[in-house]
Amino acid sequence: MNEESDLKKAGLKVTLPRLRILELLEEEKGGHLSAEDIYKKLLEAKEDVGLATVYRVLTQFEQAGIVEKNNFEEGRAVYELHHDQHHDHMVCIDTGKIIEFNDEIIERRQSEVAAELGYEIKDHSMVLYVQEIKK
Amino acid sequence: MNEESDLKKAGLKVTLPRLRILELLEEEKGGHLSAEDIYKKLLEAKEDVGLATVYRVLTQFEQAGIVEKNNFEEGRAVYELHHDQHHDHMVCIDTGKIIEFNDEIIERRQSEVAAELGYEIKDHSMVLYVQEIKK
DNA sequence: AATAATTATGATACTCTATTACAGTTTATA
DNA sequence: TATAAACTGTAATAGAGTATCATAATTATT
Repeated sequence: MNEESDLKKAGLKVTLPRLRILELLEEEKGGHLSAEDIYKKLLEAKEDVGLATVYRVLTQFEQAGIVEKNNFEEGRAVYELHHDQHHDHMVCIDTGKIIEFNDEIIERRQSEVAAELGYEIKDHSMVLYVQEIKK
Repeated sequence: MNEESDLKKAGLKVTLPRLRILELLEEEKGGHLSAEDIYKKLLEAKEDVGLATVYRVLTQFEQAGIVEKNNFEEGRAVYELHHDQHHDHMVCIDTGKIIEFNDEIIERRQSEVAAELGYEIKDHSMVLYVQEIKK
């Protein structure tokens, strides 16, 4: 029932595809799934959805603040359930692992730098491509 | 002659398309051009190049460190001549203007954050989407 | 300077992600 | 339960970028 009210709050009709996609994102909490990933998982679960619907719903979810979209230059976007806390990402170039982090010093400094140049930040994207330190 | 030696140093044969693209990037210093932009400009200048060549050459230039590629989530990459100094970008969401900046505090802190988690940074991308402050 | 060997080129076809059009279906509201 | 509005799946389409291939240009070798 909770998912239903999330959808209604967002002004979206409660439909099967939307419920299934939302459920799936909740099961995969912490994961970063592409539209294609989600589509395949739904097909595996014998759900009859179209890929276009997956894209449409994800876009609507993003606009409603239900999910966050990220482009980790792999040529396709990945989606994760929205957290309350803002965070940025580190991507391990060896394993593909995605680590979320948040650093107050960086955040504050970003605003300061923008302000010094006469701008205010509306959004930002920061991705660190990293490698594990071996000892 | 200078462009020729740049190409040779990179292990690339000196060809007309490569020279023209390199010249164009130098003329547009500070600009951020997409492959399509470059292609159109070359056609306007009556140069007989193929779009595939533009893409190929830009990829080679990137690998050789001659240009830098950026994806400012507009769905297509833009290229600029490589600077000696590392920098990040601010994009004005109203005007599309791209401002380059570099901040030591942020850079240092990024490394620290990665190190705290057992990683070292190999690359990073940071784009601030900003709006001009009106007074 | 001529030729051979290598590499690059333009045109085209193709791949891949994502969006759009449209006719049929489902949901919300009375 | 009838109706308007919103939603859906299918398929066509768009746009960025890559692969293929026969031809052409560059560099190395004579």
